[in-house]
Amino acid sequence: MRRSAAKTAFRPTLAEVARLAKVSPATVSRALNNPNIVAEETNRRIQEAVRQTGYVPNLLAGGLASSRSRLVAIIVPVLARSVFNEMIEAMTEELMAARYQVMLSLSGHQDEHLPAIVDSVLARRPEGIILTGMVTDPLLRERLVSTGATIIETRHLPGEPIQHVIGFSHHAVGVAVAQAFHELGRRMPLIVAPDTVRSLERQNGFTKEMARLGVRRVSTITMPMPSSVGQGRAALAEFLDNGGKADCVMCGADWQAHGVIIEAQRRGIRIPEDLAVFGFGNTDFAESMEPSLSSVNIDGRQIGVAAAQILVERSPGPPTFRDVGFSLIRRESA
Amino acid sequence: MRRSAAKTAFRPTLAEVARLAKVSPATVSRALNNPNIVAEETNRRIQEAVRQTGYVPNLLAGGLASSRSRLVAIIVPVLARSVFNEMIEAMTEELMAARYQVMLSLSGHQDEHLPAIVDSVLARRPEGIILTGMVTDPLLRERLVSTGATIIETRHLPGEPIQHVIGFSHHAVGVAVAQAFHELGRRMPLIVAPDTVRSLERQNGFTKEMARLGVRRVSTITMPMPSSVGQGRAALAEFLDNGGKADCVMCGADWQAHGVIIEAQRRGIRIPEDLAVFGFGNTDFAESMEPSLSSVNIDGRQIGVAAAQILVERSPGPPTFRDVGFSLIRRESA
DNA sequence: CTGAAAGCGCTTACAG
DNA sequence: CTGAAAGCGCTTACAG
Repeated sequence: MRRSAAKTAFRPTLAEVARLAKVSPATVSRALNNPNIVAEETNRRIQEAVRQTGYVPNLLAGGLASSRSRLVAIIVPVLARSVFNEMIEAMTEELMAARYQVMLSLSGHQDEHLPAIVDSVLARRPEGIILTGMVTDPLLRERLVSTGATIIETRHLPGEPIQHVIGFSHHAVGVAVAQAFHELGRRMPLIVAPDTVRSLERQNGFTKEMARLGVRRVSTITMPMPSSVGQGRAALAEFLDNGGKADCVMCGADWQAHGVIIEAQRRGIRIPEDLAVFGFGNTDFAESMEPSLSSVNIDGRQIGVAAAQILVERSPGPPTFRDVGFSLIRRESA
Repeated sequence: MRRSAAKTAFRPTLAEVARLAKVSPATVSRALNNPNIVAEETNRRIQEAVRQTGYVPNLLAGGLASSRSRLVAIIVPVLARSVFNEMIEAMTEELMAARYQVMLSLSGHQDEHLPAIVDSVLARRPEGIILTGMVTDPLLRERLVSTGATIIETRHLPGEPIQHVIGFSHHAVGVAVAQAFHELGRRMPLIVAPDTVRSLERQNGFTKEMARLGVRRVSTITMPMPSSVGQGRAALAEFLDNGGKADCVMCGADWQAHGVIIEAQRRGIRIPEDLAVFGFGNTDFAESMEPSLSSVNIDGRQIGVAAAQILVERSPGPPTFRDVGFSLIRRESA
């Protein structure tokens, strides 16, 4: 029993639309969700009633009744300088077209909000959950799978997938960059990178490949998230001021690479003659810099679109495990 | 009547928690939402039952029953290179602490998805809607207010607010930058800016103030959204190649300013001696550039926190209209 | 401090 | 193609 507390705003319900259109609520529901099973003339009357009342369906009620929330959650660490934006925007467009809504949740630079985020996300009963980080806590993993939501891990290739995967190998990225530097004749490599799991995978790939090619010594400067231009400058400055020597540097992000180049230029170090530089992410400014920045490109749109497809099609069968790869974009800096 | 279609995932309900804890569903609801009105020992039993079952409340049902969705929608054009990220992150943190969830919606570079977005947002019955763009269509405005949700327009000072406003005057920004250039003795101003309503307000302020100071001629290069480094380069190149002359340039975004500086440097134009440059947004790379970039700083965190407060407090009374101002950050470029 | 019961606004299996 | 009715999983006014 409830009292209709001072109704601030009049919100027409489906029942009122039905009354106006002189049909049952059930028929209005059908007309809205599946118009082709409703008679032409009935559809018309209902459309008119919707227009007149300004009716907006209540998806809290709809989702509860149908067990279809039409909601997809995307969990990313942060927005600023995020490498995920392209994927998010592509996925959002695809899902909007299929009448889904995406709910973006921020888990924090170190995923520090993840447990709280997962609970608040699950409370909305999303049909899909897109993960951009690694979920290692077994309790959280279990909570996620028990949901019944479609889980998609993106932008890496986990050893033990939760369910679907659309990503690429960070290890392979490191290998490819090492090879590129080696072909340029570089033998004194430096790594400037954040202390994230994925960056470490790239570093491992890089270091192992360098070793295989006969270069046993790799210098590394690790920086805390978030990566920034200033951080790249600081990293190179610290390295050089301590007597470090390098003829090539793999950065964990284009931002850092940008900073490395600025700092090098200030010191009269020529790019790429004295120092070859590779970024990561192929951020839009990479091609506009002077010198332009070589970087690793990930097709975020492709990942976003593929993820959306999995969600919309809801096809049964075994989970997807898809490596979308990456490409080295060679420009002036390496 | 419904058949429980092949239940893929077991989702415990509040009723099952109640059974386990040997209390009524009503009491579980109270323990979860308002624990201090429930007996200590009862709370304990319920907590234990929640733990055992892995219960996660269904906010679709909760929101429907209580007419409190605990949802706040933020509508932004796009994510990439967005000047809103700081505000979004601050607001998200504040709202999370108050048990709200934010749902981020993308309206597109030209707000082209806005009508569709508004409907899908309203369907979730958010308690608040944060607008970052202008809503001029009277029908959309009406739809928004009729909702009963708290509406907050941010980052500008509209002449006819929908409801609450937390922003600053773009016109005043233009005036301030004009004054800064004028004090530096610059008399041949150039504007490189996107074709957005807000950028136009800054341009108007700039142009009027310049005229007041005796400088009647202002060159303008207008670029389509989104702003980028490459765009800034292209704009300056086009201007100079067509014989344009300028000794200072106000840019619509730090990205563009960055590009302007790169292009100028490539042509041997000294910054700031030959060309003073002002950006907008005080993006994090501004201080790390060489030369460092002067820019206009907006305190996004402050806007985000203030908006969250309005939503959480839900205090009645007249709507807020708050000018948070801005500040010119003077660095090497101007 | 707690319970029984009505109701939130939809959807859908069933029966025509 | 359409309607009557049950049910989705909660909350809350009412009554103790």
